[in-house]
Amino acid sequence: MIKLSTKGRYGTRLMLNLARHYGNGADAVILKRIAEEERISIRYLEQIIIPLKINRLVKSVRGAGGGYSLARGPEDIRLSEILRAVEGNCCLVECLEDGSYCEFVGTCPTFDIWKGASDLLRDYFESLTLRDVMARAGKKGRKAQARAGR
Amino acid sequence: MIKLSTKGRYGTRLMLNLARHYGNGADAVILKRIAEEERISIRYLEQIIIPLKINRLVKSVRGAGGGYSLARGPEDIRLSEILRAVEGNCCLVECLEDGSYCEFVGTCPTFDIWKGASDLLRDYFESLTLRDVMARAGKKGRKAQARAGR
DNA sequence: CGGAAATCAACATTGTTTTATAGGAATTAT
DNA sequence: ATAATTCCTATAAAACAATGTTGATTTCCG
Repeated sequence: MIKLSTKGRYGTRLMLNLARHYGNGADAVILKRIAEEERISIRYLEQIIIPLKINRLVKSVRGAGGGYSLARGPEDIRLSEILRAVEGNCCLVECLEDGSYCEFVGTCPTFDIWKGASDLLRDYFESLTLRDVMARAGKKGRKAQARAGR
Repeated sequence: MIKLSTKGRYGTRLMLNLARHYGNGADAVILKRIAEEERISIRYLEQIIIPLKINRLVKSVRGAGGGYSLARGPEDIRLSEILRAVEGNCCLVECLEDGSYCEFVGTCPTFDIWKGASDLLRDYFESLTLRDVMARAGKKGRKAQARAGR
């Protein structure tokens, strides 16, 4: 119905992967490893991580022994920040942020509708931090194990 | 952040246009007129209206004096139906409906997140009928007139 | 009745954006 | 020096958006 781009999805998984390794002393993770764990092309991840770096959500260390790590704690990074970084400033539809995009802005009967949907999504992703997502995944993992153990 | 395709947007405007002409006796509207009013290429509208017809949201009458009209009253057509028709059965992400799409389904920590967002949108668009949207637009139009009148 | 006009219908083509891959340059630890 | 890694640029492939061309069906009007 409405598509979340691969950049948004992969970017989120990338950050979540970094979050899992956060705080382990030497916590820089090399992209190659993330690519293998998440089964995503490393070349594509390289492109996706650029805006994450620019927006100061990750830090990088170059050269041998280098890698990437979260710039802040997982409890302090919201999904909305990640999505905004990798997908640019765009909303559900262009006209929401670029008034010149369409001549009908101001009278368009659908404008408010898309805005409502866009706000819903923004609030939702604003309300979730990487830690929240990890906590959910933890519960899910345990449930899956319990099921498998029967 | 997340993109609503042009098919979804144009399809909705198309249906809304038909809704405005609904019930005027001979209420078949020709596509050329909608294309002009909405400033959308008629060729493109022709492609978009096909799935709307297949899903019985609009009726068509061929030949001279023909055109398109809503298959039901505006109060009985929900935005979710329109979007589903023109965009196919897709959700926010593929894996929500196609389990074979990704090997991590079942353990993926982001799955629940996308599903949550997808459900939010579905409920939102499910709750709005064409009549609702027209009613909103009516209020907005009057407000704009009031502002212009001062 | 018959043809012209209006309109929907179907298929092909082009352009743009997204997604993904490729090669190599710059940097750093050992 | 060498190997491991990030960083930068180019390009190929796929999906999406839009346009163009022709054909089929129905109505209108003489």
